Amino acid sequence: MLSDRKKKILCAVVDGYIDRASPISSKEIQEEYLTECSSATIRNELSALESMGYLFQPHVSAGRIPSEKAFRFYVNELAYDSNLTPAEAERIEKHFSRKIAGIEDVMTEVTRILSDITDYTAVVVKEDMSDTITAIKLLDLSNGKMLVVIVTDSRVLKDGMLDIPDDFTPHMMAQAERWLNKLFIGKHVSEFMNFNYPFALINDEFSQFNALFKKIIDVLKKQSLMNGMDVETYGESNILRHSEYANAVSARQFLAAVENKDKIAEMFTYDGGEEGSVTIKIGAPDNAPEGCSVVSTRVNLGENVSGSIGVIGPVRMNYKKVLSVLDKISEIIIDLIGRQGD
Amino acid sequence: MLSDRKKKILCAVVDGYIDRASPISSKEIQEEYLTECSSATIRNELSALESMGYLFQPHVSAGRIPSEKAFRFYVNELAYDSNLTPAEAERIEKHFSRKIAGIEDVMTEVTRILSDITDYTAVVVKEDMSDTITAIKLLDLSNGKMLVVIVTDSRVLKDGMLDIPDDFTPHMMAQAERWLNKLFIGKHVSEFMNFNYPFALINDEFSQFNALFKKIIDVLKKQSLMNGMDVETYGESNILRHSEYANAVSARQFLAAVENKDKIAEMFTYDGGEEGSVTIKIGAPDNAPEGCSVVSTRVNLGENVSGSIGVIGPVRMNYKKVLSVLDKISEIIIDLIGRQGD
DNA sequence: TGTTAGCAATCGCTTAGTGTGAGTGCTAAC
DNA sequence: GTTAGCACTCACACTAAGCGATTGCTAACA
Repeated sequence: MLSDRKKKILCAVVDGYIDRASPISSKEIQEEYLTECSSATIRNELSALESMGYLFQPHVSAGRIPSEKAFRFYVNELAYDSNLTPAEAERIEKHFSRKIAGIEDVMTEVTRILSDITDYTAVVVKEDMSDTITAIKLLDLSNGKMLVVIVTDSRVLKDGMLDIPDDFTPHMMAQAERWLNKLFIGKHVSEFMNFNYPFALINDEFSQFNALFKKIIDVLKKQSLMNGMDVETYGESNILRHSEYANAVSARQFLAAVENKDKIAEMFTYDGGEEGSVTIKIGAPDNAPEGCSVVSTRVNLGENVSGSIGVIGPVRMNYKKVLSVLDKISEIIIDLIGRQGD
Repeated sequence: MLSDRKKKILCAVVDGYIDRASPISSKEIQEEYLTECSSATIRNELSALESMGYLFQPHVSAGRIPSEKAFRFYVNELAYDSNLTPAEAERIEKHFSRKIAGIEDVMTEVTRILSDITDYTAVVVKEDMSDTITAIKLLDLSNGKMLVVIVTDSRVLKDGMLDIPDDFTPHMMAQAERWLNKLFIGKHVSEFMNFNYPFALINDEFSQFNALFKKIIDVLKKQSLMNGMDVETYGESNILRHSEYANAVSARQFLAAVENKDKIAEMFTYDGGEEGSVTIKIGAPDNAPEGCSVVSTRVNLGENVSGSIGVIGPVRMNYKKVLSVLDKISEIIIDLIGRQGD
């Protein structure tokens, strides 16, 4: 357990380092954070904190840089205290007052404002929790094609098209529809994936269009596959604003990693947190690029749709600001989603 | 008009500069491209080319760097001559032999292989040329909601959902559907945008559900709006591989520009070229980021769907390779689209 | 007239050397 | 436990020198 003074000094180092991106000296700490004791005292404390693994020196005549352990300590100590300027708060509000046209739009707008205000790369992940199938509709498009529509309790999945065989009557189509509904209503969309054509289930009357039935199942499978998580990112270029990633090699590493949406989804969703819970992962979490931190919060994006919003950036991230912005945006999203029900 | 030797020397400078990214000296040219005359002669020619605006020197004791004018000349002289290695050709073919699941998939796969093989940022733009409306369907989802489906001659537009008012009978819905079809069949999807509720058209019988009708039109408007151009990019991080953009400022400028999909679409589509035509724009075309070139070719992505595929990268781009890769990929796309009709 | 060898001149780049200043750790006194 | 004082370290900025690459020019030559 650290003494109060050690805590204070440690947080001062982290704060200063986040602010100035350069090693923090005993003198700086004394002048800005701890005028009541001398720099020599602080040097003693710094030395102790270094041997505890919280700090390190790039070279002997430099100040201290916080380790990842120090950052973890820092964010745990961080009392929540919004430090948004009124101008920033207003900018965020204004951004959302313009248009609210469905969840997709909200997602996009969140990434825009989040990355613009924080200067990090913003991420929004949308997850459909429990889409149970309410109905499957086959719709004759009267041009030789049929539309397969899956209706779920939360929304309609995208359509899929199929050619209708010539010898197919409306009556047969209605029967196919009944069969599909019998098989799948009440089940989760993911069950298409495990469905293995139990043709024994289908009575002889239908054997003639087994092939078509199989095609329909294929369409359904594809639909439910495409129905994975939705990931949107924005502000990738912001990484180059931060000195840690101002060189080509690490910037490329970062950008290439962020291009992989599956990885991003993994980084931003693993944590069984409930709505409003904030997760801070420091230092290459879940095979994220080297030296990265991820700050995310879970939000409710509508009935049965949950999501994560957050940023990914260097470990030397302005956590206070990011937390304040996320808090503000979450608040607005809750308001927007609530209002959408009207 | 340039003499043959001047042409040869100019192309040698451009070739060498593309290869080595450093100023090209008279000696290099003599040794690699023009052994039949002395470096002094080449120096005289270089001096002439410089005063003609094709070349410049970063400083007096350096070789020559081609200007954008030189690059334009170079690509015009470029005789098409595929210089793909067999290994590269095979890699491209293999990439597409795996899965072909619709145009979206093709688009994504094209960006992947194109950026991987060229080391530039790949772009695919899909444009729906003339989607005329074949039918509009209203589908009762039997949960108090209806699905509005627009069927066009090339495909089905995404669905839109609406609540059905309580006092709405199936009969009324069928009549609404008939009205919609009467109004819009044969027209282009964009016409929803200009449609201004000419309620005079609708006879008294329908006045009772004007509100719903208006809602449906709103859904249709939104659909056709969303039906703009589809832009996919990949390999943004590749820009950092090239020395021109290895510094944070210009890399960020580039990345921020590429994030703007509308701008990208503009860069890759303006040019009334027909299928197979290749466009090379050198040096910040259409407010692209400074010092950029865009190479694109138009492809047919199915009936009434055309598109552009290409790359965006530094002016010092390996045009020969890019052209070869684009040619190869176009060939494969033609094959894939053709086969899809089966 | 076009080509070429020779040569002085230019100038970026690398290397080495030097000085400065920031910051520490240690010691000894309080 | 705290602090002033001081020697020590070392990154960084600056300067100077030398090297090497490359050119333009001149004069000779085909």
